[in-house]
Amino acid sequence: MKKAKLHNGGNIPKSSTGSRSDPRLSNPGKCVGVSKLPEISCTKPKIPSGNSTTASPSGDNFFLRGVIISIIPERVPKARVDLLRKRIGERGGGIVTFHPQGALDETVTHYVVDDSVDAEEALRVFLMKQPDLEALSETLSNVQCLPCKWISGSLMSRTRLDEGGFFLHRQLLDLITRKMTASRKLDCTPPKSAFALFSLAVLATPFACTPKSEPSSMLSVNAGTGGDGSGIKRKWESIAEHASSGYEDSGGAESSDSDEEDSDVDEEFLARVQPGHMPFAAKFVCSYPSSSGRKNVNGHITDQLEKLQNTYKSTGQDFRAMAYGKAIGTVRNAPRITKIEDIKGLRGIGSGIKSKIIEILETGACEKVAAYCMDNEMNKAIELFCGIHGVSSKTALKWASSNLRTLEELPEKVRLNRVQQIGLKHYHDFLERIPRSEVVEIESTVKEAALRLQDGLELITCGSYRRGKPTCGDVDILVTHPDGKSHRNIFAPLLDSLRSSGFITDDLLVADEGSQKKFLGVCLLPNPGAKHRRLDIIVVPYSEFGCALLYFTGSAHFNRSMRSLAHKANMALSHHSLNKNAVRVGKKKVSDGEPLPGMITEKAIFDYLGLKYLEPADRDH
DNA sequence: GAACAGACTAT
DNA sequence: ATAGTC
DNA sequence: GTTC
Ligand SMILES: O=c1ccn([C@H]2C[C@H](O)[C@@H](COP(=O)(O)OP(=O)(O)OP(=O)(O)O)O2)c(=O)[nH]1
Ligand SMILES: [Mg+2]
Repeated sequence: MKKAKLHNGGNIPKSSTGSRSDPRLSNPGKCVGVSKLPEISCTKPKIPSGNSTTASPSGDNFFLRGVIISIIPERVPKARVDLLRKRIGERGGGIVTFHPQGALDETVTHYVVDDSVDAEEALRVFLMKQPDLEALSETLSNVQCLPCKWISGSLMSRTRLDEGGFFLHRQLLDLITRKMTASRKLDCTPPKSAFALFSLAVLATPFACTPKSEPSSMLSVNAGTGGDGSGIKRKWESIAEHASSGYEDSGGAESSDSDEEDSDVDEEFLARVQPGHMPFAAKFVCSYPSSSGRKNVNGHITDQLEKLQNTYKSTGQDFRAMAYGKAIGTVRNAPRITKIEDIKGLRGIGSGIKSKIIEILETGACEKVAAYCMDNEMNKAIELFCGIHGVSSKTALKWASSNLRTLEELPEKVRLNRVQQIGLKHYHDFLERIPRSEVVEIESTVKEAALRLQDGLELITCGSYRRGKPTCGDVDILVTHPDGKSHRNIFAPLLDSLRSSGFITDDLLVADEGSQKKFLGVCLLPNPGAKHRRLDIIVVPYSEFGCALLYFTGSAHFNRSMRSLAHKANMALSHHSLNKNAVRVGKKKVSDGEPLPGMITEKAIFDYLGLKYLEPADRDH
């Protein structure tokens, strides 16, 4: 099942970690800073000449004369916004509050966004105000969209810095033209603005304020419906639902450099600290059984945090979403939180989430949730599209940004790849979870076909089924053979057999090569009213059985935790093997190390890592 | 400021 | 290289 | 967003 995919790319939140006690994101008032600087806050000097780069001579105390700035508050700490407002006013600039909903204010000459905001993210915000790409490009071509460091630098140097020295604006314009070109292809609408051609010509070189691969977002702000609704199970959801305490890093104990290249140091070390625990294992959730059964006494808090987590996930801010997942896990397992001191010492809760919890404690809700996770068209469309197998945050956002809103219009208006076509075809079936009894039927069907082909094959249904969940998102079947070789020639024949019986209806992915074979696809039981179900089959050599079983049983969060732990111990754990002496420089692997022999059971792997064995049901983190 | 799991396919 | 999935 |  898909669910919590984590594509690469780090989300770089940069600033914003401040101690802001939650910004009042949307102020109904038109002018910002009313309380502090009434005299300037509503000034709107006439626009000088759009985006001219006329820098005032230094020494001019009012070098921002004629400039009307709108600060997009998302991710800029409130304290910083307040300070900027004040300083801008002092230098003769005007300020207009940024309203997520209303139309773009025509008088604004400069939009300022947090330094960590990239072009894609900025576009998303502007699209909420002006959904029409062409109109937007028209408007934006007459203003500047700049990172925060432009205004801070200007204030610092008492000079209006040359806007041309910042790439964000050009990147934004370029992004818009690319999108217009793309949607024109779809609509067969002819190009319009000459500006589009121009900006193509000035494509900027990525730099400084350039996207870091994850467009972190700042969808907008708007008080109002704290929407959530949606009965559909989002794919990006539940990335770490049951985390016990965050699986991260070790505390003090750092081994790192020092040699110990020698083969046996590892074993000796482990043997010494054995039976049991690496000195740093304490901070990894894979050291503890998952909290099955215990009830969450902080539901009022985790509910709010989950909304933020889901929104971050759906907008591609995976690391931020993951951080929320860890925080949610610790809050869920903590005793009832009623006061600020109760938060102290909880792992995964830093200043940002702490302030939100405090707000929930005091007011019963969190403004950021209402503002950010709002139930608007855009968010609903993104959520809808993310429900398609083969579609995730990037694609969903792209489609929603080009004003697509329903499943029906997709086939005609965008180019769906093969997988997405299948995903769309079974959209509703795939959203349903599978009762265990039906998993058993599917398992039996596959098992019978397999055993007809080869005696002695072992089939184990893994995933959430093996962890004992009452319903499953899909069926994950591992196939191996204890003789170490009879697994080899059964993969394709097995699939052929299941296809010809009509059981397998679609292939999503067939991976033939490599020691492990993998099938991701769709099956259908020959029962009246049966639904199409996602079926994953892997065929593995017996030598990799332990690692493969461990992997395929999960949970995903548990796996990540255990792999982190292995990594910390200079090992590397994958679905193939547990390697020792794995060497990495940063996150780049220099040497895979050597696979450890004998890791043919899950127990052996737990042991080698110094972990207490956990039953599958206790790995449901 | 780097890391946050690790491996795989499709495009 | 990016997007998506397990 | 959090940790080291
Ligand atoms: O990002 C991932 C996703 C999955 N897995 C492993 C663990 C997981 O248990 C197994 C099967 O994946 P699936 O997506 O089916 O998860 P599940 O645990 O079976 O849950 P669901 O009930 O949604 O199928 O593959 C990972 O290691 N990383
Ligand atoms: Mg599954």
